Amino acid sequence: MKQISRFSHFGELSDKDYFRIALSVDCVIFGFEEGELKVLVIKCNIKEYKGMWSLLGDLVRPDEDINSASYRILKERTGLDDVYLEQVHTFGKVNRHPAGRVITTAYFSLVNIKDHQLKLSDNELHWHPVKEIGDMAFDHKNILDTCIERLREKVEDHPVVFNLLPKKFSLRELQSVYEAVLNCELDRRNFRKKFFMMDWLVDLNELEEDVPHRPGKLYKFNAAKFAKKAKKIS
Amino acid sequence: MKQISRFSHFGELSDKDYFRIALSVDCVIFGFEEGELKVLVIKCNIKEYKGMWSLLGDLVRPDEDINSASYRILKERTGLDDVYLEQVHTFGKVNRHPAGRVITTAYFSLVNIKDHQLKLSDNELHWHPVKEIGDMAFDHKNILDTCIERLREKVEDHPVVFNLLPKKFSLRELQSVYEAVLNCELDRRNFRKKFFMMDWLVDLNELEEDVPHRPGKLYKFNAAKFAKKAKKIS
DNA sequence: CCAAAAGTGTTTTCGTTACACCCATGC
DNA sequence: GCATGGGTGTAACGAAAACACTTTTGG
Repeated sequence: MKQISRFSHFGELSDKDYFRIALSVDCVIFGFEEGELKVLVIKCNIKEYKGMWSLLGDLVRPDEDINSASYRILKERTGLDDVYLEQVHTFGKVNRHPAGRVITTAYFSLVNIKDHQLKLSDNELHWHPVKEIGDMAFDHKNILDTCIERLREKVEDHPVVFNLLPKKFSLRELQSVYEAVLNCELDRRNFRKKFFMMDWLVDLNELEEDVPHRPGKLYKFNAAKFAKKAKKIS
Repeated sequence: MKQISRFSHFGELSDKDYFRIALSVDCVIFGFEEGELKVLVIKCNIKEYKGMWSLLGDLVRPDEDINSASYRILKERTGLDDVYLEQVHTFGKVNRHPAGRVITTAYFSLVNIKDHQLKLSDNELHWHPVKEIGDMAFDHKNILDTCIERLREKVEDHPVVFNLLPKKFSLRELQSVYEAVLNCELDRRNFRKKFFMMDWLVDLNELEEDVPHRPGKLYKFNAAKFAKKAKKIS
């Protein structure tokens, strides 16, 4: 690493004092299951927060972009590498981590739970309903809340919830994801109207199977149409 | 600093390798002058970007919150400590800084240019029109663009532009700030209607002075009213 | 009296909300 | 045939956009 003496504008600290901070990335990985929004958490094993839930994170390596670090964590934990991921906020309180000065950048991610197998055996990885999560280790509850809020803002005008669903889905499933994310009930007729107007969906001319009632049509998300539309606005 | 060995889940790196990253804060300080949105920049003096404009930033100290670091920078550069400041994004590309691995968290701030005196003499601090800024040092143009975009989203439903104006202002000035920030023209009648409806303003029963035309009424921002309203919604 | 900006209302348009009935399928 | 959710249309409302003339002051 090169000299960095030009940083120390204010004199009191030597350069190496500035390199006493570690940077981590924490991923809030959202999934959708049984009509609920869930988040992937793991039992914390450091003594100060023993047994509490914590987010999935790791230190950023010296030769690694922070964005790459967040993809790495996702890949390591879920096996997925083609996922939606968005940086949300950086948390930098001095004492947020008992092991030292660690600043963390939070990302949220949206995955389809059924797309992958967790390595549930070798650690206590767990999909936890967002509504029922209480205290968490470190400042992770705060991070989670910040990410949920950001997710809610995001889904209002960006087609991201599709990442929580399988490739083919019914309108009922789609609405149910929105209701879980926004924590509210939506009018079925208005919901359908809105989505057809948006032109984000492609009718697959297929029907649901194995449902104990009239099967609904299946759709997929039309990324191409959305890209065209987004362009138009700007 | 305590032991941090519990971080190294993946074995290849020793703990001290993780503390090879420095963290900085960069402030995009916006002001409003002569009908234009301006940003406070300084001539860069590191050799790779000699003479180019850069944002105001500094390394975060080991015992300093990142939010405190951003307030410190503002205070040092503008003398102001009661300002609007908001974290925007963290930029973490490996080679973004030629002097080493430096990850930076960007903040934007809104100040009233006339509220303070820059120390313009002892360095090349400068209010630059946002529209006319070209290349900048490091990835600072990218950071600036990201912050402008965030600012535009923010002003759409939060009363933050008041921070760019003096305590007392006319509706014409207020509209002019919005037009500068959003880079568009607004209809005067609809603009007035909207603001009176919002109930963010207090009529001071005073008039502009020294204007070569009919003087407009002066208003101030009513923070109390806004707080009450924001509460109501939630 | 002329220039320049302040101040003021109404109409139209469009997107959002609210709301109720028939239809297709599984059992 | 009945239970369950699928599928559809319309009216009311409210927010935003478009738009022009009169008033006040300084010079």
